[in-house]
Amino acid sequence: MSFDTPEEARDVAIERLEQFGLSTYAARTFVALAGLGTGTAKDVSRVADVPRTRVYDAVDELQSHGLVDVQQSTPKEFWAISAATTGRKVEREWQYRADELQAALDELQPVEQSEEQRGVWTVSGRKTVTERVVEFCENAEDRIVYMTVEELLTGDVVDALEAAADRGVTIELAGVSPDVQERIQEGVPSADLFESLWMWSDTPAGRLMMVDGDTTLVSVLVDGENGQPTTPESETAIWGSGETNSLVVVLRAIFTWRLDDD
Amino acid sequence: MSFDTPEEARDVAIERLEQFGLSTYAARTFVALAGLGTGTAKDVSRVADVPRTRVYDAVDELQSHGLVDVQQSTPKEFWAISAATTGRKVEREWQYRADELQAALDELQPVEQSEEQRGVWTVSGRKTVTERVVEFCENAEDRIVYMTVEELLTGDVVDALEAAADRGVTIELAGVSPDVQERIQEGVPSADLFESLWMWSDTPAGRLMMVDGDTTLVSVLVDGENGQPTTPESETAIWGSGETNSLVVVLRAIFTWRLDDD
DNA sequence: TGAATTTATGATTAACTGGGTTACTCAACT
DNA sequence: AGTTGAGTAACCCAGTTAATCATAAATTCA
Repeated sequence: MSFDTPEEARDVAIERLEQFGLSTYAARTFVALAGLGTGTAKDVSRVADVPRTRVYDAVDELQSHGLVDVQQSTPKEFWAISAATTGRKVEREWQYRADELQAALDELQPVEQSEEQRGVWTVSGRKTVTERVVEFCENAEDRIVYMTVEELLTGDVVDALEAAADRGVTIELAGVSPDVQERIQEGVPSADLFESLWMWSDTPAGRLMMVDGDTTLVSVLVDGENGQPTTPESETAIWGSGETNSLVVVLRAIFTWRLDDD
Repeated sequence: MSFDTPEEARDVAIERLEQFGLSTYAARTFVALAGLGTGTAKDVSRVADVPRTRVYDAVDELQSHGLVDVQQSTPKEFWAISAATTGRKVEREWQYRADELQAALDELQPVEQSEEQRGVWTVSGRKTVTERVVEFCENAEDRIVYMTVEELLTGDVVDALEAAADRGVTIELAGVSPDVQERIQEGVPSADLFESLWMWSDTPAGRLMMVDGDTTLVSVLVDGENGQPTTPESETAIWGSGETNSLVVVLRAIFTWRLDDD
């Protein structure tokens, strides 16, 4: 990780500190002190673009987080803890918060984790869709059928498929291009490859997956309605789960020739 | 980690999600959905205390973070990703932010990391003081002299001392009570123990440390001016660094009998 | 088919946090 | 004493966001 200019590093640091929960004055003050090592209110005010009279508030805030020590003299001088210490501190705090969030949500999670029978859910954004695909792979118990275009076959997906294969899940894959097939063969040797079922290449196709015959996901690469070029964010998917789920029923019908084939 | 009541878990989850960057409506909506699994705007509004008409905005926000999927029907139905997935997602995001912050601060860190010669810095709060102590231990190269009262001898400190000892740093320790000495002996076998130098027990003493003869820290347990009971947060310390630092000079004079003693 | 109810979206208002400024006190130095 | 600079505190203003209201779409039921 690196930054083009010192200004960029400065801005990123300020933004992250604000996300940590600091006021913008406090964030700017800390970054200024991090650069200076130590400094007075006047020094900070000059380089941090913080009104001098508010530097004291900002330092109070930083002090309460243990990020700055002060020298009781006139003028007061302020000292920022090192970058390494700050990083460790923030990382630990965030780790703690994440753990606590996880625990709290676990507590609240409804008992009945029954598969939804009805409903077709929509997801948009390539990253989000990939997350769903990976999640379904993780929950697969028997068989995954997966078709994809090349540009959507990222490492995440291959890894998830591989992990499923290792658990004994049957993987059946189809890709549009020989390239894709090759890459899959590499990542998931045990996968059973088959050719695409129908004209797939000239559609704005994305992926198509069926898990254990009761969960399915279909995605397309949409360009909006105005025909702008495909952006990484333009994938939209729908998915459904449950033996009698309508999307599942339809997709299973389409796949039947293949699923009953062995 | 666990929670006394479901309400507490709910509140904690909401708070953490807000810290993650969500609006309070979005946070409340997500927590409601996490409990429900799926639900309509009306459902959410009932259990989440969010105006029904605002649920849609909240869901938009959540959707953009990939935390919920929606069912395009009337009424719309919303589905929250699982607690486990949420936890992983948030954790990964925060980890990333922490790394980036660290990198940015490293970039900004001043070249001259010269030891400060003048200045006596103050730190307050037991946790913060402990951090300073640990930091000094980590930077120690030759010798650490450390005195402490029992209640401040936490695992962090013992670990840091042990790590320093393993690096070949000479450790000289003094505690007020036999108990403390015993525990130190356990944790840091190579430490050289000696008795307290002067009347220490009847003062509001905290800790006293000298590192490599050029960095020193003294703390006391203050009860405020009103005589309220000692809280965990009531420790105040001062520290200084540099051969000619005034605090160092004074403390070194006091310690001389011991430091020159071998 | 049409009235009534429910749902969704947009516009509007209110409250509050927080950034920015100003005024004032205290201390030191001229 | 007057001046300058440091530190403290109070105030004001604006942007954000929570909350309300109004309107349009749609579904239900008569």
